[in-house]
Amino acid sequence: MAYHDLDELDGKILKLIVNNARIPFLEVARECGVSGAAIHQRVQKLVNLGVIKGSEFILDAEKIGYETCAYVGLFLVSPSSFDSVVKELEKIPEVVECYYTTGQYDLLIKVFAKNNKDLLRIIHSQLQPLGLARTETLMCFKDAFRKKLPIDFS
Amino acid sequence: MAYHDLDELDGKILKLIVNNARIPFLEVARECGVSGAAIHQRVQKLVNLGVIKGSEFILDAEKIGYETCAYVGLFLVSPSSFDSVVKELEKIPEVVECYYTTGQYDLLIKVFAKNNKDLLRIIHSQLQPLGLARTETLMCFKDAFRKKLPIDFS
DNA sequence: GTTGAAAAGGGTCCCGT
DNA sequence: ACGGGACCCTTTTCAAC
Repeated sequence: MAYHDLDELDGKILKLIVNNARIPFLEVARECGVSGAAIHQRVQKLVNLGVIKGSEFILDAEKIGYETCAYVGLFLVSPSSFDSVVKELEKIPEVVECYYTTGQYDLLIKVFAKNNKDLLRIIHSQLQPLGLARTETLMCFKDAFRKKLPIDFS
Repeated sequence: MAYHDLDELDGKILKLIVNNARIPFLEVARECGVSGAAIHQRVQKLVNLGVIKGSEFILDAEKIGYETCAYVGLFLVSPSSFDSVVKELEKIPEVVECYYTTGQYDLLIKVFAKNNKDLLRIIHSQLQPLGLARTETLMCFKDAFRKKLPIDFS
């Protein structure tokens, strides 16, 4: 169930497919020196184990109309409201990630907005009413980089 | 070049493929009531426009050996060192995201580590030597949710 | 756990509209 | 920009090792 059960072939496959979800498995097979059926089964196994949680296309947020991105640290009024706040946050389309964190904030969320004014609207009209004592906004004005974790089961 | 050039069919296609990069385009075609060739051309157009930046498989970080996740806010000693620090950060395998932010931190990074001890090692041995005045660690002890931005060009 | 082969289906390209 | 069709490659399954 854990990564201890994964061998080098699994690692090689994951490395080849993780940044290109539409790579033909036969191409992976050729790279790995095994049959296409083997890759098919291995990938199926990785899905069944939950190692592979799914696949997605990566879209450019700006090009679909979201020019502003921010992390917002949330301070809850009452700690007992954690779960209900999270539930409400999940309903807000612009809130794309949410973490329970240690440190100064109770929750940390990632928010996209059409522009700065739209972000302000989201914070004031959507977030504040959920029962927050305070919020702290970290605007991301540049995505310096983004990459994948290393994969190595050797 | 922007989302203003995208129509409802583009939106429908993106909605169908964004959470499943391996969906057959012919299935998308049937859902949209157009030919496979049309989907093929549209997707190609979206890639050329940069709306689609790529595709990926989503892996479970825990299941490939990374049990700890944290955001770390960085305070630089000197503002002039931004770019060189970012360059060095990018070389650290465990640092998967990096943002220039407004607010209290100069930079905000997302870090995965094998465990808490490993995270401490990364912060002390890898991050601190880069010329940081201070760091502030927000451990993520639960990933409450993670979803996609809404797509709507109607 | 892996293989090769067969059947079914999808991806890609070209031409016509 | 889209549709139809042809061709080739890929996916998926299964018996056999």
